[in-house]
Amino acid sequence: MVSFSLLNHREGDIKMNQSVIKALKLLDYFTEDTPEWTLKEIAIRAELPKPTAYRLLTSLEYCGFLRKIKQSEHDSRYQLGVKLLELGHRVADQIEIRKIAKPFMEQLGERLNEAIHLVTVEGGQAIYIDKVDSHRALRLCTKVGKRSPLYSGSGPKLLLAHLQEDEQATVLQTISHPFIDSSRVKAELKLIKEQGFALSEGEQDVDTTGVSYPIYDYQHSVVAAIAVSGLTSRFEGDNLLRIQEETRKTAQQISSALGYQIN
Amino acid sequence: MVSFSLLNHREGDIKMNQSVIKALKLLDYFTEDTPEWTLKEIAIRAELPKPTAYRLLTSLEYCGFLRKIKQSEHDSRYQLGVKLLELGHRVADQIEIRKIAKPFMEQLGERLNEAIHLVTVEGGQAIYIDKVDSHRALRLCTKVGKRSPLYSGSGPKLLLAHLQEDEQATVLQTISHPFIDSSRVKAELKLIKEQGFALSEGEQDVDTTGVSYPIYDYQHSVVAAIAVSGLTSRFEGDNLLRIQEETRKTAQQISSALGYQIN
DNA sequence: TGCTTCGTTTCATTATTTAAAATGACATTT
DNA sequence: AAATGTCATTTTAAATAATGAAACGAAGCA
Repeated sequence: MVSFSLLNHREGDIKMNQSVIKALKLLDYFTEDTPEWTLKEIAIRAELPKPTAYRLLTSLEYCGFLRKIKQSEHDSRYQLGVKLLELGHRVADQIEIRKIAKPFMEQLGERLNEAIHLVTVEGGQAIYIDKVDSHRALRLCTKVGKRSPLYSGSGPKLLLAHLQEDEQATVLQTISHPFIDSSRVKAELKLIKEQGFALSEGEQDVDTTGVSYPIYDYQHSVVAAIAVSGLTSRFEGDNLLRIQEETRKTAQQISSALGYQIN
Repeated sequence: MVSFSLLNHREGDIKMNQSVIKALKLLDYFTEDTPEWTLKEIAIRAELPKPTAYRLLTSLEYCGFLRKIKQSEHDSRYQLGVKLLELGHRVADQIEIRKIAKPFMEQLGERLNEAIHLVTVEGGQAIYIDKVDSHRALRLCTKVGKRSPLYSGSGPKLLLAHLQEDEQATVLQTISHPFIDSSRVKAELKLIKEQGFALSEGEQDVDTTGVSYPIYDYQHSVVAAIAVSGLTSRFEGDNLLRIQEETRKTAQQISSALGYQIN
């Protein structure tokens, strides 16, 4: 079992500040179902003495993490504050999917010993933004930064399948390749979305096969694809099933690291 | 009704937990320009002893508010953590007007191809609670969650103009800016109320102009402002008239969706 | 009026934070 | 190869700041 956010710290650790932890944990009580709490409710729920809870809540409010709605002298409610909007947005802007995905890609690369790629969309094209090479003698050495049309290769196709319909249509219109039938492409994209992964055989390179799974962000949008590729002969039978399962898990782990939550 | 409550707490207050405040303030150092900090940098910047900063950072990391990237034994960097994404999203979900306004904002954004913002009042300040970016190369990228004084920018000014008289007076008293003449501000606020919209040129950013219209709820209270902003050169002549007309309509649509009815 | 329920404050006690100094691991310089 | 410097981390006794039982005051209820 691979846990992808290994916590280094135990709660009782001396090297932490207990007050900070107590305060931050209070924020978790403010959920979609229970967005409002009174001092008394929080104190009971968190098993803290009322004055302690009071001071923690007041501190959180002072910093904008909570909002206090005082309706009368002895009826105050707390809600999450707008400071969290600001910070949440900052995180979203700062997330560099490459950095987050890299360790997981390396792990997957060691396990499968095949080339692992991270692919995104920009300007109607697929772009390989990172890779981990396999250690095999005969190996695929794709260049990071390579651009590719969205209809060719497992990663690009997967991304195309998850584009908004209008964007997808725009891309499909640009396919001028004589051998490609756009109605068949559409059918395949539909299948890719349904089965949750994309397969390509000999599309990017002769004799190589690729398998891709989607990476989701906290908004449940597909932001990238993780692709495993190598010699077609190594992508058959039980081996293929194993590659698929490992890749699916890795994509899931990276998604979680990006804040994706299944609810 | 636009809620209005001035902050009740001073920093030195006994009724707060200093450790919590110190920790939360550290998060503010992680901006777009400086998204990464080492322990040493944070300790210097926050003027805290290294071990103290260390424990605060470790506690924040333990709760997912920070992410530690340990590259080697003596090279660790901290970034904002995905927990903030989760909490930010929870706050966003709790602001109902966002959900209602979003589709209309997107529609307006497509029509005008300029940045659209949704602005409200809290704690005597304007807060940008949502945005739709334009697709132009040169575009305004304002941050959601940003606070701004109520006398600067079309959205804030419009909200200020529609505050209750006593609240408006309180805000105007806090204006200590040497170049701002409060009697002229009052005159402008009166005009804004009369003409039904607010204009700002170069107030939030040099070279940008903003146009704002009020959003009313079922009680006929102004609950938010919708603001369109972009390069001043694009806000002139017939173009400005078109922007005003489209924005006015959108504000009207959102108001209707909130239950506002003209009798 | 008396009783209860809140949020808030008080204050003596004590547990937790504090920060100087030391440590160990690595990198760079001599 | 030894010495120096730099960093994150751990240790320590000292000091401060958090603690929580109790009390307070304001509001609602009976």
